[in-house]
Amino acid sequence: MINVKKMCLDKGLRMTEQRNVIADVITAMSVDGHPDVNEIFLNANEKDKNISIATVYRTVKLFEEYGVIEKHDFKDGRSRYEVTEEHHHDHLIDIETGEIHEFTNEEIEVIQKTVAKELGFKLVDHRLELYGVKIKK
Amino acid sequence: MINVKKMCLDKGLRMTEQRNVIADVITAMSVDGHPDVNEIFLNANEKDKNISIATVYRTVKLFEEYGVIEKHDFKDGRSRYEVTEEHHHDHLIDIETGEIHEFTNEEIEVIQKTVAKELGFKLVDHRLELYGVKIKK
DNA sequence: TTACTTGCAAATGCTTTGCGAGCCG
DNA sequence: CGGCTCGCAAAGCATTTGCAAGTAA
Repeated sequence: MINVKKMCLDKGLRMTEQRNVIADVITAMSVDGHPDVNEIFLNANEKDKNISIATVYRTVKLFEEYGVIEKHDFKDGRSRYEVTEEHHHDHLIDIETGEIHEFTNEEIEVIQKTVAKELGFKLVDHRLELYGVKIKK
Repeated sequence: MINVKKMCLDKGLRMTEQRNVIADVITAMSVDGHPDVNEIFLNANEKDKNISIATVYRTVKLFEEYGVIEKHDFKDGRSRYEVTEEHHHDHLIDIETGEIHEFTNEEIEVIQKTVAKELGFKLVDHRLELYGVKIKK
């Protein structure tokens, strides 16, 4: 099971009280979501009034640099985070509710590499987001 | 040939002196690039000292709403624009130079629709960006 | 004429940072 | 102890907006 605190320790990160709280909050919120900084701050600050939003910003940046979490900039203007998983996946965003669904498609991954190569590039990163509306029936 | 000013007239947009200048600047810059607001402003202001950056912001937003240009938020933090073309395409960004290349891949388009459908969604928009480094040989 | 536009400067919203105080190892 | 962290408030950046004056149709 995913545990941000444990991942941080494994990476040798110095864990302060604030970082522990923030790690736990991200772990909990990631079960079913892609929280933004403010959402993380609200939850963390509730557990520990001593946590400022500046620290949340500094901490998610740190966690990201250490590969513990990943940052996504969807079209809603703020950055959202999720715990790094073993397997890569992309996202489909419900434009009416903001709900984020994950999916993987090996076929697309392969084509992307091919496309890049044909243009004379080595693929180092990519961004694939689908935006849709729920089909009612 | 692409001409933003003409596209605006076709859409029935009221064309002021500023909008004409900005339209021309975008037309010229789009030949080989994806300019951001500041770049557009610099060029427009050179032609007409009376153009403020606020007007450029308001104008690109207007042009975008009318479907004349398209906005892209690549990973460099500011919005970039390009003239709307008949056929959709995606982008590959050289992470070392910032150069932007365009490509189309019908196969990926089809798979995206399929993926969305499988998740119970109708695809209304998508974002596909490849980030790579030039292959040296 | 008259609603739409503009320049300017102030205001946003998200994110970063300088600084002195505090904490982890 | 000594460097890494923190909270706070101020600063940054790209972008938006209120307002009074100007302009296209």
